Amino acid sequence: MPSVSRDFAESVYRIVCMVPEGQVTTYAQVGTYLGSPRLARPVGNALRQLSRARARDVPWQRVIKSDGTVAVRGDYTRAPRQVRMLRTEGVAVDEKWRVPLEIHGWRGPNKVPAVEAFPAPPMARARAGRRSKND
DNA sequence: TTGTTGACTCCCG
DNA sequence: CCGGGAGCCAACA
Repeated sequence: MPSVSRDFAESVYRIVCMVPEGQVTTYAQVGTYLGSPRLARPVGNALRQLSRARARDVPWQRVIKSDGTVAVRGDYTRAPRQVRMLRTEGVAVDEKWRVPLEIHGWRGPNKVPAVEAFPAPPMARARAGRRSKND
């Protein structure tokens, strides 16, 4: 049962809380703010650990995959709900659960004072999970 | 220490 | 555009 430390989870929630309504970010982007886009998996695990109570304060639905689609792996009940929630906040989600990041992608905590606490640039997605099979 | 697992991401065919 | 596979990370058994 994979999990992440409470500390890590809290830092994830802190960043996710900065994403404004009507916009979305990606697991890799959140990971980037925490140090590396390769933290995408742990970021997902942190959100998975969100307690029901805590979920009321953390806009978890605004975090989607780097390819612009809503994550569904392993949970076919959360995803549909996430899509509904996003649409409710004005995010365009098509029938294939794809969101146009060019339009709704979060540009980063640009107007948040604490922005200086996060070194990595917004869309600076350094390659993650790369490396070819026969490299 | 090794193996597993998961709200991930990339590369390739 | 669509799978299939292989890296990657952290936490646990």
